[in-house]
Amino acid sequence: MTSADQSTPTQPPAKRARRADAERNRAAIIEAAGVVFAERGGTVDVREIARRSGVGMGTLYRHFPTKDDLLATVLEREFTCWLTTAHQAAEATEDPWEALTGFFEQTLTHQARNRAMVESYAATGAPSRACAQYRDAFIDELRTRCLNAGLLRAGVTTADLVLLSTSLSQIVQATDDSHPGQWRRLLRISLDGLRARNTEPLPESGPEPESVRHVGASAND
Amino acid sequence: MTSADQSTPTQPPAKRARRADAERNRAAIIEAAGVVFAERGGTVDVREIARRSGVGMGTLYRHFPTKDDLLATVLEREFTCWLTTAHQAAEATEDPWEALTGFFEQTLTHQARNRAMVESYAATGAPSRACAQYRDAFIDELRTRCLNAGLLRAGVTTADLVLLSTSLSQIVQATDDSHPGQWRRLLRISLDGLRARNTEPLPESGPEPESVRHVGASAND
Amino acid sequence: MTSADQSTPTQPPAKRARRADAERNRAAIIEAAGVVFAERGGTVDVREIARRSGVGMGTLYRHFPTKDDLLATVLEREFTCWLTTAHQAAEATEDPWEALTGFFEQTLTHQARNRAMVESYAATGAPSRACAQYRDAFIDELRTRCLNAGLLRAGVTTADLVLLSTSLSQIVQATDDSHPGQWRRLLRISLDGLRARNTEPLPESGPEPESVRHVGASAND
Amino acid sequence: MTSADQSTPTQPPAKRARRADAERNRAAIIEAAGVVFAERGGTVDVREIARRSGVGMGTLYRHFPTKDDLLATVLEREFTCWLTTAHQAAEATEDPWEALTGFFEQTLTHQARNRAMVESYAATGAPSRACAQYRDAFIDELRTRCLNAGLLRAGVTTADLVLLSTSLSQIVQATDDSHPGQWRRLLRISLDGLRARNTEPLPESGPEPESVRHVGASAND
DNA sequence: TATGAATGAGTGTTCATTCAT
DNA sequence: TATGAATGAACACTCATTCAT
Repeated sequence: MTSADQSTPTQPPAKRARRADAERNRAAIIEAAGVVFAERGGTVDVREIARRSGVGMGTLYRHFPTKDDLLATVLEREFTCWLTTAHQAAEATEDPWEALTGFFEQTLTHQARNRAMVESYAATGAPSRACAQYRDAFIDELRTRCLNAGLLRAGVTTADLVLLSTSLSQIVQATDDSHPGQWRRLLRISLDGLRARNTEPLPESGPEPESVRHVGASAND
Repeated sequence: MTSADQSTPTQPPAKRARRADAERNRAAIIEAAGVVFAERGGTVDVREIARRSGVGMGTLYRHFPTKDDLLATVLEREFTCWLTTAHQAAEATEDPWEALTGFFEQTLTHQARNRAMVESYAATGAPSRACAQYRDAFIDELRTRCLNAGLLRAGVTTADLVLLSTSLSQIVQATDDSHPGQWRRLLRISLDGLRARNTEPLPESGPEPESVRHVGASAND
Repeated sequence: MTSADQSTPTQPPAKRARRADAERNRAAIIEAAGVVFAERGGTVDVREIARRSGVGMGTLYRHFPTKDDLLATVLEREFTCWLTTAHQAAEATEDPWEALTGFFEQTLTHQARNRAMVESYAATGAPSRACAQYRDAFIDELRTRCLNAGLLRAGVTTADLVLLSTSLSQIVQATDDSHPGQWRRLLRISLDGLRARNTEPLPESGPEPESVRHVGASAND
Repeated sequence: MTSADQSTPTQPPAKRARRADAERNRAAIIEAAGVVFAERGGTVDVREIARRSGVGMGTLYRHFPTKDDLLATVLEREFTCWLTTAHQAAEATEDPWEALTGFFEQTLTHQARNRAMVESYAATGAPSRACAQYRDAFIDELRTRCLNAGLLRAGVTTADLVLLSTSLSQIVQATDDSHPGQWRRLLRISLDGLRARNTEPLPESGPEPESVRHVGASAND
């Protein structure tokens, strides 16, 4: 039941055409789904996606055996794309603290409008375990840079920063229509709480239980 | 199938007969709905609630003309009950800052497991406008106390604090199963950012647009 | 299952009071049901009737084991009452033709506003077999008077007149709101078709089938 | 459970595949709905129609977004089909009066068994405004022909004739099972009342009120 | 006996997924 | 392979009737 790849090596010319077509379809679906999921969240009717993709239901389900598979694929893509951009931006920034705050700014400005994405933060922390790892690694970089520069509060973990970003994303999602820009105040407050001048130790988080969902960084420091 | 009688079997066989039984049913429904909504969110099948209440569909709909009415009732109740407790706790606390942090602690410890409640935070900020006002008033009290005591950062609004509490609730909801207690670190960070020692001015939030949902306190310097 | 009459001869004073109360209730129910059925037809919620009667569902169902029983009772009453009035009016009228037309006028003016009544015409021709017989007898009287006076078309049966009255009732029901008074034109047309000057014989109606509902006069003359 | 294939198995395996099958399903639904609505009226369970069509609920709702849409479609179809036939029959008839009576005959013979159709007469006069207009135009033709030939009573309006036909339909519906053919007598009586030899003027109908439902022709002397 | 709360099968409708073409 | 029609288990809600009090 996974994306059918049993390679029947007949009709090589048609084959290639098919492939290209299929690829184009796949792209169209992902594109449309991205828009629709972002606008209306993960509960939209699959038909809406099929319609906007210009493909039939069968084609959609050929590429993605399940609505959830499609959603996951779309989110992973967008997540990755966004992270890559963020990564580049961070590397181009001299000042570690500026890199950190820039990351938050960019995240909240661009990602937080995506309803499905924010839903996935609330549900599992990230679209997938791989996404979570990629993000955690990146955020850990930012964290380390700040820490080494003596700018970041002692004891702040990657998990803390991840959580902060998802939390602020949800705020943006909930308030940006009615109170645009208000989230910037909370971002500022949180970042100020992260500054090295805060010397009180942070509380230990409890031990991690058995069954863990891919919620991201567990504990590093 | 009759109304779960595992409670106080001490009361006399009732003088105002039906009223008592009906009230018991109503209570059973609210109780069951509370549990079910908390566990599975606002989208659960009404039948599930009926089943868990030990009543038929008709009874449920006699007491609550709509699923949404039931949900609203349940949430308002829980919200109010929680706020009352929080209010009392705050009044019993000398130190203003401790009162503020205590409020956050209690909120996140007790409310945040409730899926439907957190959904309502994400959707409209509170179960109802009345709830929002009650909460805003209370939080404003906490804020003023801290401000007067010179403990709270200048420029922090009630809306900021409301937003912080709802957003941290969502975080608790999302992470407390897998990383119990981790939210306490985020709370600490945010609270430290709220301390008076942070003297940088907070950014102005943009102008409020036309149609505002009842998302809570708007702005009160 | 019929209106409980098993005479337990205990407590004679209370008994009488009960009786009176019960009778009052029964009357209230019939009264309210009459109004409600007339206004909204036979499909109204029984609760509406109970509410307007000021009695509980149990009481209602004690007096009338079924919604249909209540409907039948109400309709029979109204039907009988109406027929009695019509009877008296007819007896007070010298001219046979005037008596006949007066009957139609009165019927259409007063009965045809009753939704449930007209529904019952459409369904079974009359609220009950007894009603049908009463009406048929009365109409037959009118018919005979006209016939004897040489005013009525030869061959017109009681059944014809009955059918005409139910048909015109339905017209009133359907049009009196939007085109008040239009039914009078059709009444006039039909009555003119009933005049003795129409000498063409009427078609024979086919043989009556096995299972006959109480639709009224079968064939006379 | 697949679409009842007891019909023409002669057509080639279809070139425009799905369309044909879907059309067959649509037809099956309309067919089944026609039967069921005619037998049991507009209140039948949609599931019954689905069952009798041999399709699932989803298919039914794919073709008709609402039960009412289905009902409307079915009734409009039957109404139109009947009117077309009636139209042709009328055009093929020399004698204007015969055309008029033939129309009534045909109407009452074919349409009046249809419970849903007659319900729609009682409710709004016709399945739709368009249907009503078509019918009114046609009846007006018949009326004019008769009038010009000096056969129709002066002052008879199209609305009068429309009303007569719908009301007689209801009569047929109510009595044809128990007293088949009796309606023909009533029809004859009414038609005789419509003859030109009736010279008494018809009563004016009152002024038309504000909100009129599509009950058919309004007034055309 | 009167009350009105409780019952639960039934209603119109939706939507993720399958499958014939 | 692409299509979109078909599926049917859910869903929220109603209402004639019963039954505990």
